[in-house]
Order: sequence, then structure tokens, then C-alpha cells
Amino acid sequence: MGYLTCQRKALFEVLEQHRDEALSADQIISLLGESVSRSAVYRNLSSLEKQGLIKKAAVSNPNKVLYRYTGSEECRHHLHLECSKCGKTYHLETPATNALIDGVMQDANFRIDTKDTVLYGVCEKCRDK
Amino acid sequence: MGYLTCQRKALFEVLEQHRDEALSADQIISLLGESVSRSAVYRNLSSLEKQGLIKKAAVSNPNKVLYRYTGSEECRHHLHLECSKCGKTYHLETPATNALIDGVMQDANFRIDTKDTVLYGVCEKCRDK
DNA sequence: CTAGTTGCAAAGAGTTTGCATGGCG
DNA sequence: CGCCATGCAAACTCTTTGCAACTAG
Repeated sequence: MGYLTCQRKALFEVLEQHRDEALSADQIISLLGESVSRSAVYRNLSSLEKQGLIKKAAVSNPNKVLYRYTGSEECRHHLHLECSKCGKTYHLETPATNALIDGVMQDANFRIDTKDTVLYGVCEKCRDK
Repeated sequence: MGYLTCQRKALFEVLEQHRDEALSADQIISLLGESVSRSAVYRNLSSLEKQGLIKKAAVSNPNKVLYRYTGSEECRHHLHLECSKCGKTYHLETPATNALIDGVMQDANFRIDTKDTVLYGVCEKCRDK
């Protein structure tokens, strides 16, 4: 699907390196440096998103859209937990993940898509404070 | 926290009526009609969001930010399931929700915030297609 | 009364697009 | 070689802001 230009290669590398972070377009652009134009970044992000390899999230303060790469192998087998206080992302161990997915499947006949869903809440460290 | 102006009253009504929908700023503005200015809508949405009564979500096609009202009583006791195919939102029954929250708590020491989290996946109807 | 809110219009930020050039396969 | 992707700059859309007028409590 498309040519593997060096701009796309560079984008994949940045996304893979920041696999568990949600990056803004601007962050991605600066991580890429001079080698890629803004428009190429936007075009490629949007095409990756259409392919289901990227999931966007809206965040306030600042008011921005963040891009999370969901194409990496690991994303397919974990649920993501994101702490609303500190912003850190955690993974839910696979056995527990499977139990939850099965539970929701049985209860609501709804198949959760692991890579797309993020559970928001408060992590252990932030609760103790 | 703040005065209850008629603009705010109207906004609350619209949000409560569309409690389980994710609305764009433009949709909200047209639902409100002439009675409220764009800037008041933006300002109030942003203040509600700071109070944790609204959760934003990014969506593509069109590239927009959607606002979901999480302040209603119901939101505190359900997890939301959103189908990536048809866009419809479902609720997870309370016992299953509690089981899921407890499961994640035990397994990862992470307290899920019910009103903020949306589980993405595919619903029964769309799977059958 | 008086601090907080609104409306307007202008400014700002983020994203998209048209077109000529360049590069992948 | 042909088609697709890129870069640039302009256009566009969405959101924020300054300020004077207004209003809830």
C-alpha cells in the first residue's frame, strides 16, 4: 500500500520508538527533523490512521490531538491503562486482559479491540499520594 | 462554581439530552441555535472539561474533536462500549462493569474511572455482517 | 453593586490542498 | 518510465482572546 519512501521509513521509526506514548503532530515533526515536511507528516499520519495503525486522542491543556501508534506487535496483546493524574501508560498482563475481553464478550456480545482501547483511571503511585 | 447563566443552562440541557452521544462543537452550537455565541460555547465546554464533566475524543473523517458529557448520573455506573464500525454506544451492565473494575484493580492496582473510559471494539450486529 | 460571563470581531493555531518537482518500483 | 509521494505556500477550519457591555447573585 504505497511506496516505502524514506520519509515514511523515518516516520515508522519514530512511531515505533515511542510506541507507548501519545505524540502530538508537532512532537513528531520535531523528532523527524528537517528531513520531512509538515505536509508529508500529516498526509502519512492520516493514511496510517485509515489503515488502523494509529489511534488519535484529544487532549486539553494544551488543546491538541495526539497520535498513538497501535501497529506494533505488542499492542495486539495488551490493554492499555492510562493514569489521568501522571499521564503514564501501563500494560495489563495478557491473562488478565484475556479474561476481561472474554467477560465483556459474554456479557455484552461485544468484541473489544485491544489495540484501540485505553482504560483511564488512577495508578497505584498516584493513589497513594 | 460560576453563575448559572441561561447560556449555561441551555448547554447543560443539550448535553443531557445527548448524554450518550459524542458531539462536535459545531453540532452543539447548532443545537443551541442563535441564543448562544460560539465563544460562550467554547468557553463553557472547556470549563466543564476542567471540572471533569466532559471528556473529549478525537475522530477522523471529518477531522474533529467530539465532546462527551460524563456528568450525568448514569455515567458513573456504566462502562461505555463504542462500536468502531457503526459508531453506536452501548452500556456494560453494572455487575460486569464491577467485575471488570475489580479485575483490573487486583491485577494491576489501577482504579478505572468509569465515566472516562470507553471500550472500543465491534458490536454484535456488526460482527454478524 | 461587582465579579464573572457574554458577544463580537480579530488573531492564532493546527491542518489540508493545489501544483510542480522528484523518487520508488 | 509511470505513478505516487513530496515540498512549498496559500487556503481553510477550528479555537482562543481582548475588550466593552451586560447580568446573576
